[in-house]
Amino acid sequence: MRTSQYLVSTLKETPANAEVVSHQFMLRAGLIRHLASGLYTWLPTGLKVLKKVENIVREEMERAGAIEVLMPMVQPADLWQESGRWEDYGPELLRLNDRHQRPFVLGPTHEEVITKLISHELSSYKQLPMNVFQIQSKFRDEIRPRFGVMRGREFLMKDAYSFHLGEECLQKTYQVMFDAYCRIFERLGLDYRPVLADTGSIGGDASHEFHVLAESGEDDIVFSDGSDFAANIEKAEALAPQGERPAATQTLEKVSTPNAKTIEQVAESLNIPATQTVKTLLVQGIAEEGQAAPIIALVLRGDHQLNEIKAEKLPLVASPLTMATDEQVLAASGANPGSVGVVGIDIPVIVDRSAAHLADFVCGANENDFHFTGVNWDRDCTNYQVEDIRNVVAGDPSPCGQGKLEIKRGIEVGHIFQLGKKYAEAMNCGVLTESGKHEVLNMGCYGIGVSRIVAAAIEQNHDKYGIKWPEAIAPFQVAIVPMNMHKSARVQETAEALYSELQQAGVEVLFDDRKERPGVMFADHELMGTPLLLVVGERNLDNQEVELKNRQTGEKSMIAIKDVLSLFDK
RNA sequence: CGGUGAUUAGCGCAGCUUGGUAGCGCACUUGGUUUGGGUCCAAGGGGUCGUAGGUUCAAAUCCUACAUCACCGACCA
Repeated sequence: MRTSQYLVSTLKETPANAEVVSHQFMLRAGLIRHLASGLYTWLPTGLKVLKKVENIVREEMERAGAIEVLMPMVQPADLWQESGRWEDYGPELLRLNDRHQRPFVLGPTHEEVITKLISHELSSYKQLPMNVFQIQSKFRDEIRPRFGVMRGREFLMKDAYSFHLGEECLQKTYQVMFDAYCRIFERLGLDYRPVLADTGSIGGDASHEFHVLAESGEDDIVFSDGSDFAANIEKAEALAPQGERPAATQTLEKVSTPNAKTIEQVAESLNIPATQTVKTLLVQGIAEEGQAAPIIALVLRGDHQLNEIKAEKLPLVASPLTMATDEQVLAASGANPGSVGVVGIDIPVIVDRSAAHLADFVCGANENDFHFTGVNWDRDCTNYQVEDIRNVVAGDPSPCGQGKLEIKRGIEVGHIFQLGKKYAEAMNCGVLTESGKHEVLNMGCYGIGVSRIVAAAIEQNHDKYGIKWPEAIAPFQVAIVPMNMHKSARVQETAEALYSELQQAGVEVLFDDRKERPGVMFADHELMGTPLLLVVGERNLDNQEVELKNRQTGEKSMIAIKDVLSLFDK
């Protein structure tokens, strides 16, 4: 490719509303352009990268025995009514009508379509197991698109679905997919971790996420330093503190705490650590038929954070988790938020394991501007239930029993689920077994965010000058950068000869034949992250050499022109 | 959806307080100059100042509404 016949589209300045480096460099290097919130055009260079990622994913899926299909992005609403997700999926599902006012959705995922398809196409156990995948645009009407293609509304995803008789078979394919995912992320050249995950709205039993480690990641990943345990913080169990709860030594005392609403303020005004306080969060419970939702108290140690996923799985607590309104707090406790506590409150109380292990602690007095000190469980609050409802923090013991936990940020680029029979049952998808009985199939589903990987790769591979692509996904393998070609026939001839030689050898080469100054060219290629630069200049031609620059390492070396091709021997 | 902020040329911004015929840098075009790390000089092209309404002799500037975009919180590949 010659730059003169190509769209380079680099930007000197960083667009104002790009926050993370990957978004900034994707705009500056001319990979994408913004169209509307969460919607991007892929420019030629960006598309090359996207296709490379896509192909690696495709190759490894096929190697793992999955077969490719392509399903429509627009799907009839009745499929979604059949699975129950027309109601469950919420406003992220973009719904639209056709000219006959028939309702459709823009597919955010394809469990319904594939399950319908398989229920028609498969009729015998002999055809199982089957694993099909597609690489296709998805649309999710995200509440808040951000970070460029990292969280776009329309994005490219690889989604695979496997079908099985029995759980054992599903688990086997699940493991095959797990291994295939590891190979994919290794081939992409990314620093990644598989972690235990919550199954979320897709539902099902077992689940792993694959995260690319990066500071800008939106997820907290916890690791044990004493084993290979790794989990999304949503899923990581916080163990109960060791040993017996200390005995009560203080008496219950009401103290005035004017203007102390937050845990920090309370701890400071009473001169105690936050670990000696508890906070009482009031949330909506599950409403009985025709009645208002009851209010539930969730109690955490002052320094801990509520884990909403854990909380909304409790049978008493409404899902999605909804905080009580200020009026409900006042009605249920007799105080405003900031002064609510566990002593004498007449609603169900659910206490985190760590909070339940405290003695002589501080909590709100259910009276504005007052707190209790010297509070003790069973003596001052008798009716409560203990659960794990907090986020783990760094230093907590690992739930695997070995080591302590540390926390890092990750970008979720893959997610695999064992779905079980949820969709197969709803869509009546089954086959005849060996004994001639109809049996509903077990399903697995396996996603990879193809476009998100492009952004994640940049988050992990860049410097202040631009992108440093891993070789496997670089838009070009090498760029030829001639120095003042228009002034030197020798430079021009050499560059042209190199270009056609590399092209004929099938090397992906970008020939910078623009009449630009050297600095402009260097800056552009560093921004675009081409792994290798061949600098053709008058000064080395007497020796029949060109300069070779490596973008990853920054190394420069001389190479004989006749040896250039051997760089690309596979 | 709640909170915050923004919207002036392709990009980055100034101008608004105190109303008076829209500016800077980069990019673009032309000519010259320079040439191994974003040269320099000159001349040019490009803007219904987000939209609609209002106040006023006069609105980018003041007022009202709406729209769009981004950031912080809940969703997910």
